[in-house]
Amino acid sequence: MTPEELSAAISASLHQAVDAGELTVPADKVPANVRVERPKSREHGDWATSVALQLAKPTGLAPRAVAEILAARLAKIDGVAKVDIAGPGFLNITVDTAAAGALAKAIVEAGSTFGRNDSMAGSKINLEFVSANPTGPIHLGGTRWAAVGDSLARIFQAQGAEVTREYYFNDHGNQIDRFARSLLASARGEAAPEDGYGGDYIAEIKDRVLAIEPGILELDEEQAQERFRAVGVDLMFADIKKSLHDFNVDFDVYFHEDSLHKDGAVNGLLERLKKSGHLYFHDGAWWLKSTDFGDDKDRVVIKSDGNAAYIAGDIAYFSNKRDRGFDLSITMLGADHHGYVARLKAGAAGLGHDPAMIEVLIGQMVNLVKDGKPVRMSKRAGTVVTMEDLVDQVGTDAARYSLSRFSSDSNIDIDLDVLTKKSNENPVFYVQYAHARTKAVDRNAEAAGVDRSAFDASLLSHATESELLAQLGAFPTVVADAAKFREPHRVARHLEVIAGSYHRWYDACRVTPQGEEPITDVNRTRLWLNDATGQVLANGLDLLGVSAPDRM
RNA sequence: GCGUGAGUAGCUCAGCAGGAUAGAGCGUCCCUCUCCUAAAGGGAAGGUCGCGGGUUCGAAUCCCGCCUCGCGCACCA
Repeated sequence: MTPEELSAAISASLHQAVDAGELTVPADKVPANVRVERPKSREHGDWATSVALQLAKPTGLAPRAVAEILAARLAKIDGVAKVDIAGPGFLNITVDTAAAGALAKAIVEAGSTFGRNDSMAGSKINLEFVSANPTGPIHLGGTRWAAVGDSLARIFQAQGAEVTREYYFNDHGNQIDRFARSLLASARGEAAPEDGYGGDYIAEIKDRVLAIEPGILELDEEQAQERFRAVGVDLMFADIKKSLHDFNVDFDVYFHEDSLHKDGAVNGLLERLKKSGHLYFHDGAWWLKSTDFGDDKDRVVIKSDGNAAYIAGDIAYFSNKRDRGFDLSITMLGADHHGYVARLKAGAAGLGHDPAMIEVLIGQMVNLVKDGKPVRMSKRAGTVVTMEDLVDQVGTDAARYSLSRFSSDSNIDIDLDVLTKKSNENPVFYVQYAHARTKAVDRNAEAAGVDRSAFDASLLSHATESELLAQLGAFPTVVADAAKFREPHRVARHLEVIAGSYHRWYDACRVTPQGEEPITDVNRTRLWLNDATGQVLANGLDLLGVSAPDRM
C-alpha cells in the first residue's frame, strides 16, 4: 500500500461519511486529496493525516469528534491495521505489514516505469534553457540551468508530457559583432576592443578560424570581420554543443535568432503588432504598450534607427513556438534577466496569445568562491569558470547532481577547491553508493543461492523495512510534485532519504544468510526489497541525468 | 526608490500546499567491520528558524512592517 493509495482510500471514507450524514461539510470544503504524511516519530504509526483538524471548522465539530467519525471508517480500509487518534485530532494509521510490504514486489515488477505516470499525457511542452550567447563557452550559471533544465525535462516526460528541449541561439546583434571584432583584433595581434571579449578562448578560436580560412586577413575590414563572425560563431557553437553533450544534455532544437530576422518573421510580427493597436509611435520609435499587460513601462520594439529591438526577436520567437503547436512554453532564465518576464508576457498578450501559456522560471545566480571570498566571473577578463572546467574537475555526475540538488530560488556558491577536494563527500556518491550496494547484495545473493522464488510481504516487519518501504512508496508523489512545482531538487533530496533508509536497513537486515544459516523466505523476500530499492534509486538518478553504477 | 529572490545548527542547504519533539550532509567528539561494499551505520554536541507585530486550536511555513544580502530596473543583447 502506497501513501497515494492510502490517501485515496481516506478520501473515499471521508466522502462516505459525508454521504451517510455523519459529517456536514460544504462541498467546497472537502479536501480534493487528503495529505498523508510520514510522522517523524515511530510511535505515531506509519502514516498520519490532519484532515480531522482541517474539517473541524467547516463541520462545526470538535477536531477529535471529527477524528472519531473518520477513525471508525478508516479502520475498515483494507490493509489498515490500526487507527489512533492523537493530540488535538491527528489520525495515526498503522498499515498491515503485508499490505505495506507488497510494494516491494510491485516496484520490481514495474521496473523503470515505477515513478512514472501519464498525468501530463497529451501536453506538448517547449522547455527552453541555457540559451547562452555563442560569444564564449558556457559558464557556471549556464551549467546550472543545463543540469536543472534537463532534469526538469526528464521529470515532465516521466509524467507523460511530450517535451522539446530547446536552445535559443542569440546569433544576431551587437554581442556577436563584438565577438567578431574581438577575433579580428586578436588575429592582428591587437588588444581586445574596449567592449569586446578577452578570454584565452578568443585566441584559440581565432587560431582555428585562421586555420580554416588562411586568407582571411587579406580581406578588407568588413569582409574579414564577417568571416570571423560566421566561422567563429560556428566554432563556438560546436564547442557549446559538445560541452552540453558531454554533460549528458542534448537539445532537440537549436533555434537561431538570426533565422527570425532572415525569414521575415520579425517584420511580419511587427506589422501584426502595429495593426493590433498595441503599438504606438513616439520619439521616432515604435513602442509596445506593455503597461497594458502589467509591465512597469512601455517598451521599444522598433528603434528610431529603424532596427528591431531585441524584444522584437523574442516576441517573434514565442510566436514561432506557438505556431509549432506547443501548449506551454517554459523559459528558464537567470535572475539577471528576471526584469524581462513582464515584457515578454506583454508581447505575447499583445499578439493575442494567452500569457498563461508562457511560463518563465527564474533561477538565482551561481557564484564562484575562492578562499571564502567571491570571485567575479567576467567573460571579458576571461575569468569565467566553464562547464568544461567543472566537468574536468569533478566529473559529469557530481557536477550535475551538485547543481540540481538545490532549489533554484537559492543562490549557490561554488568553491572549486572544496568541490574537488571533497568530491568523496558529495551527496551524489552517497546515493550512487547505495545503488551500487544493492547490486553487490544482488551478486552475493545469487552466488549464495538466494533467489526470488518466494515473496511473503508479511516478513518485511523490521522497523527499517517499514521505513524503507514508506520512502520508496513516496517516490512517485515526489516526482509528481517535482513536475508540478518545476523543482527537480525534490527528486535529489528524496533519493538521499531513500539511500539513508536503505543503508540503515542494510545494517540491520541481511539478505544473504551468514555462515551455515539456511536460506529462508525471509532472505528471498528481502531480496525483492533490495532490488526494489535499487530500481527506485536508478529511476531517480536517471531523472537527474546521473549514472547509477553497479560497482564503485 | 521600485520590483524580485534569499536570511533555518560552526559551514552548505532541505523543510515553506499551516501540524505533534525543526531536519540532512559536511565539520567536531565517542562507538561499530573474522560475516552481503565502513564511499556505511549508531550515538553526542550544536538552533531567539533575521527582527517586530498580526491571523488561529496550532506559524520556520500565511499577512503587514522593518533590517541585511543577491539580482534587475536601456531606443544593450
